[in-house]
Amino acid sequence: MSLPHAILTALLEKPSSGLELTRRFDRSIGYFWSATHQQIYRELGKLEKAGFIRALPTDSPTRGQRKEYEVLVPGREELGRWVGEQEEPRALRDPLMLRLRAAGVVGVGADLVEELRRHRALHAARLAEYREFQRRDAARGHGTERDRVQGLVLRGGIDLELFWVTWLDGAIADLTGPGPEGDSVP
Amino acid sequence: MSLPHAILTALLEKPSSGLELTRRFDRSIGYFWSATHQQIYRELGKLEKAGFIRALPTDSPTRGQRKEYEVLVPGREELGRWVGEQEEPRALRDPLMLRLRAAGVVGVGADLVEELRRHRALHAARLAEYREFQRRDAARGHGTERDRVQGLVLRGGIDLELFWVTWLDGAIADLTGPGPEGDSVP
DNA sequence: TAGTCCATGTAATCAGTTACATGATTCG
DNA sequence: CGAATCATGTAACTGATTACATGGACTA
Repeated sequence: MSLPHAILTALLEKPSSGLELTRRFDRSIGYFWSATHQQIYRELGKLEKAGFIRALPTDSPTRGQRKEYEVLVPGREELGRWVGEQEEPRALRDPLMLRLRAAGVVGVGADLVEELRRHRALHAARLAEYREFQRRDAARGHGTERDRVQGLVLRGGIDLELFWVTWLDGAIADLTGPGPEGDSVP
Repeated sequence: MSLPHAILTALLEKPSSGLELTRRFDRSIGYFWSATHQQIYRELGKLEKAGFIRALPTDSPTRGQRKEYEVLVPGREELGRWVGEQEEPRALRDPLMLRLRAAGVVGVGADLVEELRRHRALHAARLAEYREFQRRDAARGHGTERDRVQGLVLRGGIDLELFWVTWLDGAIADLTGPGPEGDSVP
């Protein structure tokens, strides 16, 4: 049950409408908790009914009209409670590793190596993006706890992408270089 | 749609019953693709109906009686096809990072730091376990492609756990050491 | 006025989790 | 025989994804 708390966090950082939230879930927050607009609107409805957030009063009708939400006191309390909770680390689910392992029994093809290269490029791009965020953030101060914590999370993102790029480089080298395999890279 | 292919891979590596599969999904395979026994039995049923696997013939009744499955030719073909597929990297969903970011707005408490320490210990334990696998595998040869690929995946697991341990150490140091915070670590 | 974009939503489906049910075997 | 364990399954629910619907505002 993390999505509602992700939304509460986002709204505390800055009150927003559903679409703005969706965009923010494509950027910063989405880098470690993704969500689609359908999920977000549904969850906003639930959070409002629960009394955790409210739509800022407006005169216009509801549909097709921008609705800005802010967090109410019970919402902030709920988030504080949740932050103190324990939770087991997620069991990993990574299709690429699975694919590799499957290739171990049915044979590694050139298209799999191509797929590894593609992922390598995607992770490298994201890594560059994160480093750009970091560079930009370094300019502004990081005196508050909030800044320090966001810096920490960003570092986590960077190190994680670094892991992927490094590991994928190793995997590609291993599958194309030595051994009896001479396939791919024509 | 990775679970069926995870099962096909597992069954190709070694024909098994549902419960054996469940155990294997708690060990090696489960380290990058987890599944519960309910999922596995359900999926075995579907795979059998699709003609990808079959239960080894037996005389005894069905319920409460061990049923061993093996992969049929169409199943192996399907897996080969799937290995060649493209798929976007999964959008990350990590509650711990989210919790940290939430703590950035509602305040970092001692219990959160405790939770980081707990996760650090869990990841360190898994890291040690993986390294033990690696040590054991090194003894046996790794001549075949299958061995090489499994070694690759294991290295991925190790590097990933290493990332967590390192990052968590940094985070704990950052939150307890400098700055205006003096909480926790009594 | 037709098209495009902004914005909010509904419906159907699928994957994964939790809780529970049932039968067979073994061992004291 | 009763309890524990091995083994296979059902049912209900929750969370996430995909596809589609609706309406307002601007603009060529």
